[in-house]
Amino acid sequence: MPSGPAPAVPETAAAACTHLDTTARFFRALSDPTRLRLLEFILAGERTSADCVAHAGISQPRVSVHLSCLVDCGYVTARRDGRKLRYSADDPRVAELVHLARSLAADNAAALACCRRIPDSQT
Amino acid sequence: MPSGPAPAVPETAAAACTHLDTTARFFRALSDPTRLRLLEFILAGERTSADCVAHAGISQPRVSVHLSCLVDCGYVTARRDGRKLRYSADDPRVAELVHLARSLAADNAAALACCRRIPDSQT
DNA sequence: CCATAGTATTCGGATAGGCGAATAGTTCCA
DNA sequence: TGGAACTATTCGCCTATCCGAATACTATGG
Repeated sequence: MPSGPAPAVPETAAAACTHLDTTARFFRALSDPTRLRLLEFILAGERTSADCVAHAGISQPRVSVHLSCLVDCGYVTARRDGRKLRYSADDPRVAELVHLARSLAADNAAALACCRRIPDSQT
Repeated sequence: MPSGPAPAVPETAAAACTHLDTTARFFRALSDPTRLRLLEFILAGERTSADCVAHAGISQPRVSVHLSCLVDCGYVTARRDGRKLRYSADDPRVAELVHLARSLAADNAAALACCRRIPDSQT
């Protein structure tokens, strides 16, 4: 959809940028404790929204948003069953990703005061 | 280092919370395109800060903060060489994590408009 | 068809964290 | 030891995005 024929110096940088933005956004989905909690919950077995609401400890609307996010990012899939939606995480790569991250995070839990350089500005 | 003897109802919930918070914070480090860019750059080979500054396209102070974050989170290690610091990412799990995420993100790049529900409030 | 269970969206407020600019602090070579 | 090369911190501003509450939408069962 850009204008004109293939430019000589096309999306090289743009493509890299897009790839980075996409992957960063992908990681961002797991950078929130609530979403991570939901994903791990769903990884352990198919869950309904009600299950997730009970597990997450926040309101249904909030859970809905988080689940939508996980679906959009491809972490989980939604399946309608009667009037309920059931969520599952079938792609083995997702489980592996989470497992890997937990392993690495555990090894560095101590040092994971990461980015703690910032938060004394408000106080 | 906590005070007093082990409490009877200790970190059970806190531990779960901590695990999620830790892992989420771990993911958070990669949820920024600049840091992800730097990490992939370093994954490709040992780099100096100057290399990173040139590659990232932002100021040295900003790069310094991002690199510190990556170090704190355990993604990369810093080694002093003369007056320079050299950064490398040696843990194979890090490469695997990034590879996995890129693979998954690529598969869902289309749907990864994820969380796009939010940003029209300000505009 | 209608009522209801279930799901999604909007709104207002609060906070985390990114950026540039300026500056402070370190480490080595001459 | 002094100065240059490197690296890290502080400050002010701004956007993204989290939350709770209220509300709107939708699909299903009767």
